[in-house]
Amino acid sequence: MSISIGIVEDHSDFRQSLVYLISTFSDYRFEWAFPSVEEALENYVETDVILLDINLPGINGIEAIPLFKQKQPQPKIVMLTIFEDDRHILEAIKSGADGYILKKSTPGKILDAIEQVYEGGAALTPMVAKQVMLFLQPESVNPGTPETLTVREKEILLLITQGMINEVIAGKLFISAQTVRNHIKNIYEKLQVHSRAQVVAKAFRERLI
Amino acid sequence: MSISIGIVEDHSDFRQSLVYLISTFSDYRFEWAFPSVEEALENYVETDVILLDINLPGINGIEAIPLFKQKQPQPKIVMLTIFEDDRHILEAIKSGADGYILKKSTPGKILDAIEQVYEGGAALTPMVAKQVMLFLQPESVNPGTPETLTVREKEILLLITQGMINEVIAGKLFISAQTVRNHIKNIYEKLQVHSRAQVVAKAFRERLI
DNA sequence: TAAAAAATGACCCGTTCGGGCTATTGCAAA
DNA sequence: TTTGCAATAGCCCGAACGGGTCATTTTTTA
Repeated sequence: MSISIGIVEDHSDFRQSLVYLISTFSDYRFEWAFPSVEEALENYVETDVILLDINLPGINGIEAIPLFKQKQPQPKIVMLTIFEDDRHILEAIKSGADGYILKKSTPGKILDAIEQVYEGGAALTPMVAKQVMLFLQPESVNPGTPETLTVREKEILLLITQGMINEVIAGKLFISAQTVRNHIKNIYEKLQVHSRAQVVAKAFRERLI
Repeated sequence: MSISIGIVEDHSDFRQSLVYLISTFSDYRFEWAFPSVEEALENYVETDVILLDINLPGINGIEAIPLFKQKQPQPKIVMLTIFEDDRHILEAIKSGADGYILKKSTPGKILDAIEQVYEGGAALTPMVAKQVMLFLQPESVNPGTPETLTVREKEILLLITQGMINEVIAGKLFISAQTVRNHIKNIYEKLQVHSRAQVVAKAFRERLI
């Protein structure tokens, strides 16, 4: 059983290349190709995979994702793009794209991507995958030594994770707000952070509290 | 210039296969291989890439990531695993892994992965990439949030728990810092808090993130 | 006992945040 | 079709925080 494919790509040269590429192998079946989303939706035939350019005149590729998805329950969508651009990646993924590959990819990579999304996986170029992963990572996956906090510092850390402001902490501990600030500065230095939000997150993640 | 490689893998057969695979090609340079994280850290030599099994006796692969990162500024780390398991993927990525591939991958795929992470990209198997992307897709960001945060609000909440200041969040999301502030105000109202520290603590405690 | 670490306190200055407003756009539900 | 929510963006103001520097006292440890 071959994988049926639809294409939306406004550059006719590249569109023709894709059609040629797909038609060459019996594993794939070329169904249709249009230069715009509008024409594709009008003359739509269901396919297993849609190759979708991002920069298109009229409706762009990202806006098109939900439109195709409502025509057909689960078409697999592979975005084609020239740039590995941060914003488009996230928008496309959030809109439900299954793949994101560069136009300059080798023919082999493009066919790999089609197969991967058809089998239920995702297809990302390594640099795109990196950016997606960076988005999931905390700001600094820090290679710093885990310094040991003093008793007083832990005490103050606990009160910070309870959402108290310095003056309240000072009141609880019968010390001045300035001293609380000094302890907090030391905590920041040891944990290599620069804000309360960061210190609270770190406290939870590393079970310091 | 060849890519130097270290390996932590407890199954000696697979470990030997990897060593053999790497030694075969002049593009790669085998440096060391150990059956446990402990031994690897003791006899550590800097390498460009570390192949790290997830299921290891003693310290496991995910716990090992920060340990290796503090030995050496930026080693590229590729996780090896038998299962494409949801929880481990996210843990590994959040800990700073650069790749996540299956042991049953072909030798060619494994070498590809090494090269991709060495060049600054990420290496994910299609199914793993899919799960990472599903995590980014709004529907699955948080199935059980008791408070009804909108998709955008959850997205911003996540970035706050990563310690980012408003301007950075704005940059990540391609909106103005003012809009970020507005969303945060709404989050505060819904969660009934009055500071970042409180919202981060609540997010962790109630597993909103 | 001398040195080091911890706890306490203060000042200045600039940045960031939080609360209170208003406003426009787009989409979806009623 | 109107109503309402979500997302976008701006303004003002004061509170809170973060960084830098300095100083004194107590406790711990070498």
